[in-house]
Amino acid sequence: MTLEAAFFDRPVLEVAPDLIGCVVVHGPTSGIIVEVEAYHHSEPACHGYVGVTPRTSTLYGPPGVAYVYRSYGIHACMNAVCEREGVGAAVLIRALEPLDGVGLMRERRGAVRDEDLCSGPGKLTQALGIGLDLNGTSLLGDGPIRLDARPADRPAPTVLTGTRIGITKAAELPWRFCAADSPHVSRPRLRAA
DNA sequence: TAAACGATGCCCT
DNA sequence: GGGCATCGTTTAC
Repeated sequence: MTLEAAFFDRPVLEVAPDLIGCVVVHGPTSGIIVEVEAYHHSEPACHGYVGVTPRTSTLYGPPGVAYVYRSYGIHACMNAVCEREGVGAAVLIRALEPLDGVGLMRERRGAVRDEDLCSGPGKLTQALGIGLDLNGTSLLGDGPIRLDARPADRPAPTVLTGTRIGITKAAELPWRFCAADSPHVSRPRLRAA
């Protein structure tokens, strides 16, 4: 079942852990979310900290929309915009467990272990074919990318909490969430608390 | 117009 | 587990 706007129109720290176990679908490829990070305009690690700019306008738009930005000049990273329009909050999708279209993912990603097909924010956008052109598109079922609730046949994951990765500002905030015991999370593993 | 800076990934030890 | 390539966007003159 596709997630609705009301799911995203909540505090970003509630939405982020709830996204663990949900499914990202783009074309023939899809994956289970196993790692996310929350970002909010009130803290300096967030792109929206500087306010509304051409780059962050999507972040300040309505919830349930994809915020796709370029990272380190090369990679694309995908977020789901949260909270009320105008707030400036989003959840960064950091890692997936590949579900459908694994052959196509291998084709796009090259020769890597299957655990590494989507084990990072730049990797998963490459594997699913998500580019900057999808910035601002809806995630609610009426756009190219869809976010579905956890499949009924999958057990509810145990969610671990930790600090965000690759940032220098507000690095101490425990705003990273990942599925316990998943081999598909990005590099620095999270210990059980 | 120019310089600095990453919400990273890859290859090497 | 750690260091470095890489280049668009942002911010400062």
